[in-house]
Amino acid sequence: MNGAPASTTQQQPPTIYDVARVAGVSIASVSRVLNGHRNPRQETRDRVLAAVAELGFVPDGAARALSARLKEVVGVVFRRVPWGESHEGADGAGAEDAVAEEDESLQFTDVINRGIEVAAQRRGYNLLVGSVDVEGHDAHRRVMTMARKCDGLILHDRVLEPGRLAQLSRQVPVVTLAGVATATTANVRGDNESGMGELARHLIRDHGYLTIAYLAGHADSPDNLARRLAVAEEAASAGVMFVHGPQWQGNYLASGGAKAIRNLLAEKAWLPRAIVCANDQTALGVMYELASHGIDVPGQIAVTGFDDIPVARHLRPQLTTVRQPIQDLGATAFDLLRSMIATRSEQGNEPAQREHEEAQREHEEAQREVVLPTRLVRRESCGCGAAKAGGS
Amino acid sequence: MNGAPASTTQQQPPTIYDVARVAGVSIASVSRVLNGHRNPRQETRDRVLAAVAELGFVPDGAARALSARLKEVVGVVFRRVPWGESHEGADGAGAEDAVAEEDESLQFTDVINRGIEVAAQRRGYNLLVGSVDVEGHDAHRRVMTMARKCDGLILHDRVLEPGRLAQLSRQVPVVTLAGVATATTANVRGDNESGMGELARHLIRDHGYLTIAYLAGHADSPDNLARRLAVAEEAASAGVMFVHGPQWQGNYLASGGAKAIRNLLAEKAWLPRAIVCANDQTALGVMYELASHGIDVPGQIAVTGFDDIPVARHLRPQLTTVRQPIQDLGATAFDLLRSMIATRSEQGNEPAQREHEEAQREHEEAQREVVLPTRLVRRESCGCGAAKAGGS
DNA sequence: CTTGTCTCGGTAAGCGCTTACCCGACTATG
DNA sequence: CATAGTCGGGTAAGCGCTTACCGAGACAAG
Repeated sequence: MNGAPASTTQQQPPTIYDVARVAGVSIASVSRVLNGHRNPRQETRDRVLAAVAELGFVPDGAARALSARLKEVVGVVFRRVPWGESHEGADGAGAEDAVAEEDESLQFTDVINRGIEVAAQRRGYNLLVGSVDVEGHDAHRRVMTMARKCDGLILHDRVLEPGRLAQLSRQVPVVTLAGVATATTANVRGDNESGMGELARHLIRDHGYLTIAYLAGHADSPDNLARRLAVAEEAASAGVMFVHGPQWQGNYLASGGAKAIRNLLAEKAWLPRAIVCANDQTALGVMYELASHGIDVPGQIAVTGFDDIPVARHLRPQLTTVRQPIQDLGATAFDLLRSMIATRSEQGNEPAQREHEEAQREHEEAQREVVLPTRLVRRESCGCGAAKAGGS
Repeated sequence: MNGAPASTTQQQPPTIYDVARVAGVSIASVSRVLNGHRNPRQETRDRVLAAVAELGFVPDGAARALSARLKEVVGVVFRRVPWGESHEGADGAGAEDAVAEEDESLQFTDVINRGIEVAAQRRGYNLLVGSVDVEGHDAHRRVMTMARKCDGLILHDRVLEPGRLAQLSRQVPVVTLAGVATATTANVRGDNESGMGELARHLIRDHGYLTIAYLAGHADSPDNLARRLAVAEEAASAGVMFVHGPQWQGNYLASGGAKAIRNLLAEKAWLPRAIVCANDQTALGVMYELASHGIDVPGQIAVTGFDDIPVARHLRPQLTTVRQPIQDLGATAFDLLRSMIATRSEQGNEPAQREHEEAQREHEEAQREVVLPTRLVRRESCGCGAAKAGGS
């Protein structure tokens, strides 16, 4: 059937030896020209470069990594909700439910990863991405394997339990996202306190809402705790009723938000004037569920999110939320990780001669906890007028 | 400042030599136990495993790759729209425009990548992701570098020009997405003809629309051509007016769709009853622009998309589109690539003994062009009644 | 002319694994 | 009892790079 199956035959990529032979020099010279070391003579340089161009030589990553002890790859690991069924062939006809489909939990994570990737490219690094599923029984092994293919790791929220994290971070540089810095790991996060505080004040002062609920994310997430606290404090200081508790427990996913509301509605519970969600995903589920029960947002109940993921502005009503510089979060995490990697590799050198103490210091001082600013984005779901919605 | 800067000190991960020493065996035995070769004695096995556990040994990826000639990493490259400003510090206040922000071009690509990653994990592979920006002047070099860190490459639409692709694919297995198979590359895509045909027939027969425009994607994209043709043929055979031309040229992004409509509207051009967009992104921009001019969708103009990305159902009105099994597209691409990688590595062996011709055949026969089924998803934007929109 | 210094190539020793090959110990066979 | 065959462990040769080290030539100074 195939025209020429033989044509699929691959030829081995050229090695540095091939280049050396063609250029008539030793492999050391090739390496030196390519890496700009030791200032080779112009003629040598020309011959090597010509040979490289002729053969289309690009050095093998593994060999380079092994020899130079630098892979120029950073790993990023996130938590994934299981998939499976649809891939196994069944066409899951029930998947039409808007909140059952959690594909969009992609959003936040993926935008961060994009930020990491862009920053990495600037430094000639590549990104190795991996996910662990929620069960995560073998998460540790999987992360370890990835670690040995990288120079350092960036871990999204709740990928590893603290003990495992500590163990891992003893062997390889680790930066966490939306976690907390430890003795051996750095962390990058958005400014939950300030952003959520601003949002809460807006709801209380500008809209005059007297009852506010917080629909939580994962209970053990530092982000969740900080956001909840910020709302609680603003409510308390303004004498506004703060609603929370086990019924208001979500999971950062649209389905979690929808489910909480559905349960509340099912038992005919009283609902507050405003629902502050732990993140945009949750708000999305909440708005969907409220809409399908005919409850008007923001007329009857105001809803807000956190993150400002791209879909937020395409919802009806457009979602009021707190913007995090999502892509910057990723880029910052990479920059931090890279400085840790650099420190680590210097560490081996400079055996006794402690002269560069200053430069050394500079590296060590790389902050272990970086907090990026956030800000309120007022759109419609909080009750702000349709300022620019321009419907006819 | 730092409590204990010294504690950041990393210890080198253990090597196979450390394991061998602790277990009191040779490194060969360690390797054999770990890789299950040559059936080591039970006692040996136990000692090695104990040492591995004690030290927390995980083999170094680079060394393993170099020696085994298998990296267990596949690369995936996609095209990225530039970012830049916001990361450089400026807070780009004008970014509120819903269609200017192209973050969501993430969606389709990222879902595919997710599919690749999941499939890869099953085989113990990891994903190396990289992007090239639209200018793509050094795209070739970047892709080459990635290629040498991987066993094979999956390329999204329009990453490399055909000549470069051919050159690359001679050295490393390559699978393209939404492209066309060549002598040295395989390709995976959705069934554009069937899905778009079904959609067009729905608009024509079920809704009775008499004028239909096709808002195109990139002119040189095979997907775009196939989709356009499908619509054109259905229109022709039904005697329906098919509108197209340079004014109906988009770019697969929301901004492209919005801009086309804006221009059309600006010059007070006549608009058809239905606009079939090359993909969901484009439809999103079109709907946004129509809405801001007070044109009712689907009342005055019906709009449809292609892909069924997650946001599609959160739009108002919900977007009628053609569903591609996006995640499966990625998973299939990986499976295909892996079979190519396997073939390639077998190639070196079996020098003369051509006995296994059948098995060989089986591999060679791995399809070079895989087409996954698509299907119409009727929602609201085509004019179908709000069947399950369940307002109170 | 000798000697010291500097430049720039080549030689070879790894980097941490996998695996071909070898060898001793044991078992089955004549 | 001698011999072939099997089993399992050790030794060492790479995999394709980087780089420490050496040595040859050019040049300046003594």
